[in-house]
Amino acid sequence: MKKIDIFKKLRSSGLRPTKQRVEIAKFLFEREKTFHFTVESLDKLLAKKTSSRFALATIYNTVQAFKSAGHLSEVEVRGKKTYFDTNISNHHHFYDSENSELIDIDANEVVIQKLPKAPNGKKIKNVEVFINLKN
Amino acid sequence: MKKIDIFKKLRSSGLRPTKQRVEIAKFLFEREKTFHFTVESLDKLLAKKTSSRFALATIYNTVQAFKSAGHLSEVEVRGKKTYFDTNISNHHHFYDSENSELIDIDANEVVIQKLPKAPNGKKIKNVEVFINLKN
DNA sequence: TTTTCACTTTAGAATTATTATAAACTAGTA
DNA sequence: TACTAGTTTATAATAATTCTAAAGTGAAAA
Repeated sequence: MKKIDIFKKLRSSGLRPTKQRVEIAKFLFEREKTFHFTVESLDKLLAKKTSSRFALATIYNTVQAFKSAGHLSEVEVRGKKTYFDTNISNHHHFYDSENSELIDIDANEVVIQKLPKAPNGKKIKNVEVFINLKN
Repeated sequence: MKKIDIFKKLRSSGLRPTKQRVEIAKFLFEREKTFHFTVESLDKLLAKKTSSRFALATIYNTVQAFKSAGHLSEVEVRGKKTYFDTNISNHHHFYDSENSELIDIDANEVVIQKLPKAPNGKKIKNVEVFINLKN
């Protein structure tokens, strides 16, 4: 994804393309494969990769802004930290608790034959399949 | 579940049946339906129901002990708090984010037709289906 | 029984992840 | 160029959970 696209992406989601947002967006979205991270891991990676330094609060703000704009999704993982995913399509996850690693599963790799109906007055928003791994 | 059974349950899991463990166990397990809670909600409920008072740390300890002994399971819920479930059988969940409510889904209410195979060297421990609800 | 001691409980301090605050800064426009 | 609303920053505040160390207790042994 080129610089101009990052700008468009931010603009079109109502996010002013500040220096920090652009740098973080480039780091997150200019890559081939999708990417899982926590704020903490992102902070460390950014520290290595880029020359500029970011306040932790900025990383929190920026990640939340990207999430609200639909550029990131949040993944359901047991534990204290919040995991994010640059893969925003409907998909599922393996979780390897050995090394706290998330692995994407394409939506069409999982076929559900039977599902209960939602409780009265409620509708199903989405279905997440989470496969815990062991060795 | 009678008092004697609670004692057995604790003993057989290597948990010394102390006053606190027995009271909490009675509250959690001597009921018809299974039950979801967080440490915070459990603390409030215990405050209402029982005369004795428990240190928060004791509730954390006790719940963790029950979990390690397999008497409670932990539920995958996005957010800060940890949810527990007295239903330890293999099952799934609806989650209603409106009121942070978890609803159990019996294992046989969900049939999965196709599942990816685990990454190299790994095995599938279990599959959790999480259905997010909306109004 | 009484003694003993490892396991528990407790209150409060410490830690961890995250959010709030308020002052300094900056992008975009007038 | 100057203004303004939105942003970044460092730091404080909060929330959930874990740690600590002292006091208490279950149950095995004497």
